[in-house]
Amino acid sequence: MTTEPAAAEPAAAEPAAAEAVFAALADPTRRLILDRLSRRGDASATVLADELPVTRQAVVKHLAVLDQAGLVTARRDGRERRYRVRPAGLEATARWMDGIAAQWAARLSTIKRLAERAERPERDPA
Amino acid sequence: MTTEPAAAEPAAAEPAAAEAVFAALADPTRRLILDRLSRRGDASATVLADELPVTRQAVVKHLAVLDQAGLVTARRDGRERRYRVRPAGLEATARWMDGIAAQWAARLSTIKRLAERAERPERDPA
DNA sequence: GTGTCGTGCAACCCTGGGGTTGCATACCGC
DNA sequence: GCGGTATGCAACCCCAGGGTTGCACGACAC
Repeated sequence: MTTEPAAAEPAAAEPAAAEAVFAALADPTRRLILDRLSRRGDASATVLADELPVTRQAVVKHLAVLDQAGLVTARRDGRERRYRVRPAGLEATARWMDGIAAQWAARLSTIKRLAERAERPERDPA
Repeated sequence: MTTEPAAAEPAAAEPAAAEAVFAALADPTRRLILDRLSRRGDASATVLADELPVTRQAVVKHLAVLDQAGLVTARRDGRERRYRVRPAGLEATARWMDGIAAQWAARLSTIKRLAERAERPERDPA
């Protein structure tokens, strides 16, 4: 999932962020973590691990991924490290997706129109 | 990625669709395919494979995933099978993401408010 | 100071899925 | 009918990453 092949000219201007967000959100455990985090507002890896079916270490790894994706932030508090959700990352990606969707739709309708036009043989009733 | 743990009560009403869409979009090759597809409007696995750095078989598998996620549709045409993008799936997920983001933001601000209030010591006005 | 609790490595296991090759089958043009 | 081409299916390889255990270190309470 880290081996972007060929990299194709970014016609759709795919922001690196979106990539990370998708990868992050693709994992069910990570979505669980986000859910827990958002309803607590604030939590350490240890606390989260308590109420999740995985080890603290696993949670830590997931939090790292989420952090990379800009979906959470961490801050030290004494000997604890507390994480919280950062909705901005999600919003940005959602908007990007909407944009892409629109773009696709537009392209498709153009192509469809062209296809329809081309379909009528030259001898069609104007 | 197929082992949804514990399944947690769907407080955020996570639609099965979103799950699939994230998983689909998380793969770079799949995003490439979508891009190619959308600018052609229409293509068979064989054609796509020609202009991508992978085998036809690989492309086929990816198309299957995209189909599952509702991001493309296929239709037979003679001995060919032509795929095309379905922007609706993306749009739906984008909207869902926006909703979730808003929800998170709301929760967070509530929590923050409560925290601030609680922070002032017991000598608060009854 | 000492025990406890939370964090931060690092090594390691194991499954899933992205990718491949090989072959059988179905359709088209001639 | 026959060759060429597109699809479909199945077996197989390989590695990224999700998960674990074990341990060392830092911070707090007493």
